[in-house]
Amino acid sequence: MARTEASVTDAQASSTDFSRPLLAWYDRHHRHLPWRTPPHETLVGVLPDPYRVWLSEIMLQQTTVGAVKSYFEAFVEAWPTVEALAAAETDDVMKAWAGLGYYSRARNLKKCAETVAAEHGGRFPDTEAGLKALPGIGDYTAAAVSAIAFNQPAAVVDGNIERVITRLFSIETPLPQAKPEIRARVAEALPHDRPGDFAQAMMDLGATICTPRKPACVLCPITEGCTARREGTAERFPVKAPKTEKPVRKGAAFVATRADGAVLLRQRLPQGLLGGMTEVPGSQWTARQDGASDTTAAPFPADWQAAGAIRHVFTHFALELSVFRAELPQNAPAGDGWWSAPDALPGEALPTVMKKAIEAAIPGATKKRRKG
DNA sequence: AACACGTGGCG
DNA sequence: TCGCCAAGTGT
Repeated sequence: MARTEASVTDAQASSTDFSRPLLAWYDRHHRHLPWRTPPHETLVGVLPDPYRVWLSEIMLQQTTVGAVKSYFEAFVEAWPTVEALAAAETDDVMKAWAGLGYYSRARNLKKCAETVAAEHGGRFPDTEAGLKALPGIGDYTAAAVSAIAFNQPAAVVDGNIERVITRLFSIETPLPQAKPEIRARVAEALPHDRPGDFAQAMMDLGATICTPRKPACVLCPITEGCTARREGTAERFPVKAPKTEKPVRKGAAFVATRADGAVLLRQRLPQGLLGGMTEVPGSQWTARQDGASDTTAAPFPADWQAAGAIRHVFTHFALELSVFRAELPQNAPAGDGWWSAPDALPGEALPTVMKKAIEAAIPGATKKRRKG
């Protein structure tokens, strides 16, 4: 049950309990999201579908709400339940995930669905420990699903909440060392009657008010007791260790086409960068300066014509790819790969870097066309 | 404990 | 144009 009047009043006077004004703000200003149950429903005990909460949390890892929405809708349309996802073809899941990035998330998503369906009777565990034992679910997601889908008193800490807390308490310790202290601050502020709404309120605050740059402190519901607001130093937090410079790697990509417009594709190895995704044949990606006119890595001899270059930035390196194109006979063999017809190409499990390479050689080839 | 792991938007 | 950054996890 909720706290007594007296304890709420006492808590609000303390800089360490900001949960009541935060929740009051959330009740009025929460974002409307496809996977979310609004506070007027959670307040009467209506909780969101754990499958949808879990799916959204996996998609939202290091990914913006705007990027996730259309993927989320497509996934729940194709696979409305965890059992449906468990029964899906992994290749179809990778195709549906293509473009979202961090592809190990999709592989683990599928494994997790299979485990929940086979070993948990299709129901997600409601505890942090039970959830964290599943593939692709770490500290954050275990706490978030437990709190949001099951209203368990879990201390949820994501990037938004790290920012809010380090500002509230002017925590000078750099991330990730500050993580334990942040977790402790969240745990002591956690309102046990509304843990799910509290987590989502903190994230909404971080996403819309307590933003990385130009925080809107004048609109913030918890400025009372915020030390960074008092000092005018909010934008300094969180303190982070300096990041290392990104190396540049170079390589070549080969877009082979047939007379009917089909493009030669192949599958990458299941592990590592872009693991299990689809690609056009290419060279290794190395730091070497050559490659601009180097077709020695071509999958077979052909009249390879330079078709431009593309640049793509990954998390820990930048890539410059020289793109070559050649027309092959209609009966040319596909080797380890396959010929993808023009109407199939947009639906392939092509990561963005590969779509860029193909677009450089054949403009428009990977774009989904509306049927007319 | 570091490092690998994608992508698109924003100032 | 370019660096920063977004609801992190696995190894």
